Amino acid sequence: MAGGRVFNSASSGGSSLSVLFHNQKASCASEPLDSLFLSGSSPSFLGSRSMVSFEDVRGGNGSNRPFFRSYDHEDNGDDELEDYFHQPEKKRRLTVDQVQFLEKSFEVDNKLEPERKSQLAKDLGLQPRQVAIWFQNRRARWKTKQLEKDYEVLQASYDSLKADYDNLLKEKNELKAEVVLLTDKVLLRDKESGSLELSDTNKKSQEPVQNPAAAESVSEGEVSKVSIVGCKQEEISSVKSDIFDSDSPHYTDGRVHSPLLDAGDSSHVFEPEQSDLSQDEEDNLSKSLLPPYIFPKLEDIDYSDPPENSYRCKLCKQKQ
DNA sequence: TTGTGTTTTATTGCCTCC
DNA sequence: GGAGGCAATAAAACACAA
Repeated sequence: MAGGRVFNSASSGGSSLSVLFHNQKASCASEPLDSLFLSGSSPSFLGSRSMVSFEDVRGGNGSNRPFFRSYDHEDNGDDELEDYFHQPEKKRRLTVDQVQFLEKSFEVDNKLEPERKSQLAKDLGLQPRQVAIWFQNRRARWKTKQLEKDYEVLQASYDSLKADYDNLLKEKNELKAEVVLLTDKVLLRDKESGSLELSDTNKKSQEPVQNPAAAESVSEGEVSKVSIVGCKQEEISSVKSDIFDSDSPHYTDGRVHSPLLDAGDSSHVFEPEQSDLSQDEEDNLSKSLLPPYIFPKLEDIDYSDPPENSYRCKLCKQKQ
């Protein structure tokens, strides 16, 4: 016995139906609940019959029960009914009307004060304990459903955030690919212009001074180093400024910051994908790819005249 | 009819509040 | 310490496919 609680579900005073129905009619107060008692003069509910001795119950007007459930074998004659009532300790389900009554009461308030409990018990012809148990189980079911709802909401929120995150990741990868591509292009161009310069030098040097060995002594790497300093800085700056476009996600403190994510509940559901390289490593990589390039200060960039070949990716353009 | 999964009713043990 | 709530669980009732 838990907590000194007394479970006397099988006894409870052996109340008779006549008393129960008398109480029910006298005390049924609430209007919606009244509507459940509109079956002519007959009582709506079976009365106290769960886990009680049915000898007492049947001694009253037990043969006159219009609200027996269908499973009560109402068509099967007296013998089965007799057997049924000689199973005193079996679980009995509440009738549909009883459940409806309880449901309506639960809608009003899912907590059960002692007065309401005894009132409901009287109205329904149940033990107060049964009413309490029903409410308890009903609260448990409600809680389960509520959890399911909460889960669905969270799931939807997660899906939405995940979609945003995936888009940003895709965008980031595309930008990365563009950086690599553009870097290659620039290097290639520089290389070509360097060799042109070299051939010009060769021509000039060949004419007045016949010294091909001097020209050959300049290695390719040196050409690149020399020429790259003179590379068109505005082109590079446009690349760089476009790469770090304000709409694009960017890193500042090691996290992805984007208008999309920052606008909403920034609980940082997603940690930024751990890049193959750390931010420092990525910076170093950029430096190694564009080593001697001198990027202009942001204030020196003229944004009024964007480069013809915008390096902005399609995603960025779509966002605008 | 029977096996199996689900729902409903009830019990138990623990916890909190007064 | 009693009353009542809750979680976990048992077990009966029920639904349903094979």
